[in-house]
Order: sequence, then structure tokens, then C-alpha cells
Amino acid sequence: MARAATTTDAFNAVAEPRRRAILEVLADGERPVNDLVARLGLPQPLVSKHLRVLREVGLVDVRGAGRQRIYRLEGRSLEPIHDWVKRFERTWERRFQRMDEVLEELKEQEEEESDDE
Amino acid sequence: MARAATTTDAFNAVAEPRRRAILEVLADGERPVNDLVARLGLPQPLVSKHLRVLREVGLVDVRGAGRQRIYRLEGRSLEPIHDWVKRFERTWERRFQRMDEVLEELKEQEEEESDDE
DNA sequence: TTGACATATGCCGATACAGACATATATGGT
DNA sequence: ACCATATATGTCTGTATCGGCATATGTCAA
Repeated sequence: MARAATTTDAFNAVAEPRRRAILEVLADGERPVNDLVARLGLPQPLVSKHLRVLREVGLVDVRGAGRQRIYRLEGRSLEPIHDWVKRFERTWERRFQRMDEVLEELKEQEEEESDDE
Repeated sequence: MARAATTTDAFNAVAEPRRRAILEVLADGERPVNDLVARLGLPQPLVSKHLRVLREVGLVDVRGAGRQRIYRLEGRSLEPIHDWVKRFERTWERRFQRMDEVLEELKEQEEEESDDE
């Protein structure tokens, strides 16, 4: 088995920095493809391909407007990533450090007690 | 150019679901490799390889203890992901919706005004 | 030293990628 | 009908993957 497809989920889609750049631009408001091309300085086919990946995982939406196609951010698809990472927030946030130390001590005590049984 | 190496940054390392699973186990406390192998039900070489990737991007730390090697979570390396995703929080959080609609209207008005110049 | 245990590394096959480039499709204007 | 614009798709190349399996390395114990 090879690496999971980029279209598997938001985690894989967002691992590519250029796709993150696209999302950052779209966070400012919807844009047609050529706007993204100009702003990012990338070849148009490359941008279209990245947009396809983003669309397949639901991170963007498209709407036709004349000959343009307007892409819009679908931020909700980032929520799983947000939720997953947030569970680890305590491991680097200073304000949780002392609390976690206490919990760690308590857990070690419990383990010692169950060893004595 | 192919896809960026998994060891490029936390974004790429964490795109692999088994590596996320490893981090989730380690969030409960440090563990030797065989503990992870047992808990995840994966072949030991596979776990070792995933641990190597996680170590190269700083998501875990190792410490030798006899013939065991104890792995520990380094949550701080998740902070860049957290920070990046957090910037998009407003796009799916209900409590931001109305505020963003207003901002959008204001921006459109500005654009109309500058078109008249 | 021999052996058992714990972990890491090497090689293989299959797969999927990002980017370059050329070309197809779609829409609008004249 | 024709052309220009806007965007999407196809093909190719080089590369890096994940997982399987075999094997190497390191450490303890007798």
C-alpha cells in the first residue's frame, strides 16, 4: 500500500502547503481561479488541480459565473483537524502544565496501589 | 517533484492515521514500543517506522531504558497546526456567522465605491 | 558465550503523488 | 461561425511513500 490519497480527508489535503495557501486566500472571500493564479503566482493548471483536491474533500465549493468559476471556502471541513489537535492543546499550553503534573502523580500512585494487590 | 516527504513538517507527519493513533496513545503517557505494538495491533517494524517519522518532526521524544526505548509525546510540535486551523475557526463557528456577514456587506460596499472612482 | 528479548533497519512491490507541458472544454463577444 | 478568455484535464517524469518480510543491532541474563 502506498501513501493515502490526498483526497482521503482534510488531513491529507491540507498537508500540501500550496493548498493551504489557497485556503488562506479564500478565507478573505470567494475568488475566481485566475485571481488565485495571480495572487499565488502559480501555473493555472496547477491551481486547478489543487482546487480539485480541495473540492473533493469538501474544503471548497464552486459556483459558475459566466465563464468564471468562483471558489469559496468551506471552513467546516477543517473542524475535524481542529478538534483532533485541540485534544493535545494541554500538552503545550503553559496553563495546563501544573494540572497535568498533578494528574500524573495521582495516576502513578494508583498504579502503585494496584501493584500491591 | 513528488509529494513532500512525511518528515517535512507536522502537517505531513500527522496526515497518516496510524501516526495519529500513536500520538493518541502517547497522550496518556510515555510508552515503550511493544506497548504501542500491543495497543495498536500493528507489526512492530511498522510501528518503529512511524515512530521514526514522528521523531524526525519532533512530535515524539525517545529515551533508552534498558533494552526498551520509551517514547514520549512532544505536543508542542502540534502547535503550528493548531494555530493555522484556528484562523479558520470563525468560518464554521455559529457565533461568528452574523459578524462575518456584516463584514462581508461592508466590504462589498467599499468595493462598489472604489469602482466609481 | 550463548541465547532471549526489544527495537531498528533494509529491501521490495505497488501506488500515488506534484509539477511541467500540451490540449480539451466551456462560455461570451462580434 | 469565429476568436478570445477562463478553466479543466491528460500525459509524463521523478520521487516518496506504506506495508510485508527478513535481518541487523543492542541489551540483559545465565
